[in-house]
Amino acid sequence: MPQGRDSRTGRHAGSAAPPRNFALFVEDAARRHQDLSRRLQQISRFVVQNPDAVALDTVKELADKARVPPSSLVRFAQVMGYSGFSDMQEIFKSRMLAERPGISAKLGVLRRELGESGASANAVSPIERIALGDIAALEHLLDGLSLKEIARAVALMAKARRVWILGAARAYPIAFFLYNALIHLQRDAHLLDNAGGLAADHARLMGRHDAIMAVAFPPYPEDSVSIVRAAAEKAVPIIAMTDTPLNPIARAATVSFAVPEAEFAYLRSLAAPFSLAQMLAVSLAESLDPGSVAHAADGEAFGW
Amino acid sequence: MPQGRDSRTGRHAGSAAPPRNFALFVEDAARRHQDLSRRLQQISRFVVQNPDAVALDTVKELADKARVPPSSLVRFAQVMGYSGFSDMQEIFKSRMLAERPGISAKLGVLRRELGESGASANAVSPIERIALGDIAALEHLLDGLSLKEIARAVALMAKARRVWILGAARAYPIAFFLYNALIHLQRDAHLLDNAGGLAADHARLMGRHDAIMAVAFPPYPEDSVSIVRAAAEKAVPIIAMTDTPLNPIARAATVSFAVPEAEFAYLRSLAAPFSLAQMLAVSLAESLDPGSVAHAADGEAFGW
DNA sequence: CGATTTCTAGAATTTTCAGTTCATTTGGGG
DNA sequence: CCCCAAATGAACTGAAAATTCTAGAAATCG
Repeated sequence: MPQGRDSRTGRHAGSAAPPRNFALFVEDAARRHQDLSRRLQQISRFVVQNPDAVALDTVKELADKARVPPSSLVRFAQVMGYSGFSDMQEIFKSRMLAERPGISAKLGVLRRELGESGASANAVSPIERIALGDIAALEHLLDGLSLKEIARAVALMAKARRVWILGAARAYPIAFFLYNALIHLQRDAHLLDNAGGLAADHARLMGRHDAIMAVAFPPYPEDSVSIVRAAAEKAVPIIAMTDTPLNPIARAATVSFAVPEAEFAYLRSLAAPFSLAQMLAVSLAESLDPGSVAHAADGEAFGW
Repeated sequence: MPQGRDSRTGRHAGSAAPPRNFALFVEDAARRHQDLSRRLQQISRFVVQNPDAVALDTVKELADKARVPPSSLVRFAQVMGYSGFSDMQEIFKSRMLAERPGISAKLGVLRRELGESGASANAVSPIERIALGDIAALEHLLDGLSLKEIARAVALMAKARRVWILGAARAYPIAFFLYNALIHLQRDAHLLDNAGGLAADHARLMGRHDAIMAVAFPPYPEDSVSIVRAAAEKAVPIIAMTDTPLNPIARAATVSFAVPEAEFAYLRSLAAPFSLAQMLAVSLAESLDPGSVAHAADGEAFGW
């Protein structure tokens, strides 16, 4: 039945009956993704990731959001086997009606249960509780956020000749992320990852025109603490990201961020620290090259 | 303009600013219900009771459902103070995106406002938007979460003789985190970090009694893709964590997770992927040693 | 019960939109 | 490096939608 790219029609389209519900659509899109042209792949991704917008917007509005010409959206729908955009849009509308009670119900329930006590705990799996805890942590982060502190940290990093990044164990993923971001921003960044056991030696190169970004969570690794101490003695500006303002690293810092932990997690989560790291990276990008952030609209800001 | 028939009539025509969100609309409609004509009361009731339909349908479709002529719907919108049906429809569209509990509501509204005019942009800083985006992504993750998929992934990792972890560039922090977690759980884990350019060589050691956990985000690194392909050929079970189900890695996987991106972030965030990684780690811990998670109450579950 | 006002439905008009066309660009193969 | 085929997006077109207009129906009041 799938006469594929067949012959007489000249159409390479999805000939057979197009998917009639969202789940099937995604499946179909996945299956055919690599056969699509560059542009159509971009559209495919956008459409799968923004189903709500597809349901509600007109072709033109959607095209603007996706940064593609309207005609390409129509072409995409046709290639997927629909008679046109409106035809495809139907399944997105159905989805909105059908899949709606999702988030609200679940989240509401979770919130209430956690607010009360562990009594009804079995209604919520430990797994779901992780996401919930992370959400709480992020809301907390948002609450206590000081744009001024971020601006100070960014200024230090922008001004510094070199930026050293320190973060071991649990903090290492954050450190690596920041390092990566700085490198993409063409900053002279150095990751003190202790490869070959040389972190302390490398750290000796720090000077007062540099800056060091220190990320640490309990138990604060001894190495990290001593490197921060050394930096303090040399008057190197220190930006700290830790869990509380009370630890040796935060107290030595020029600017310090205390990232709230996920309150109900029995296991500390890195989601909130990551969000903060992201903020620093974006702010720095904007500071170094105003407008760059606003223009990099489709997630490829740093090319990764 | 002909504002109604006359100012002195004391007519109610909606002249003043019409309600700009659904709750206010309902309030306004209730307050003025008695003053409306028979037909308009009918429409008012219908509209309040079928807000989803109002958001998605055209005037004509809606008119058919409500058993009224299209022009009456337009008249209703105008009497309520809107410039026309489309204008009124806007608040119903916003509602579909916004009227959900939690912070994502804020984001939904925000998104629409920004889509219309860049004017109100200064209300929320780009920085705060990152946190909001991450929260939305986590809610989305929670919503689409399949405990069954997680269980399958965990089973594969628990059963595997060795677990290989693959993740480059943007995905590296996640890979490292998982590696760290597995090591702490005493699993025989190997991080394919391409140190010394040996990842591909190391990957040759994979066998069908192992499992590979592949993390990748666009642009999917060529190395990662080819290692996953190799794994697929050798029938090594593959667990994939990517952004959509549309990429080569997800398609080759035995179990695949699509982590929603922060929808309108101009820079993709790792908060949600991290949360998922955390879930996998915790589930695996629980699976290997039932009870361990529940007891490790204060965040030191893995001693880090 | 007739005169006057208000409301309604559908026809007429204007506006917006989806879909098509075609000149131009892009990228791949020789 | 050039050429050709495929893909793309700007401009266009026809269609459908939204809105306005108007004749007449219904309600209201003297």
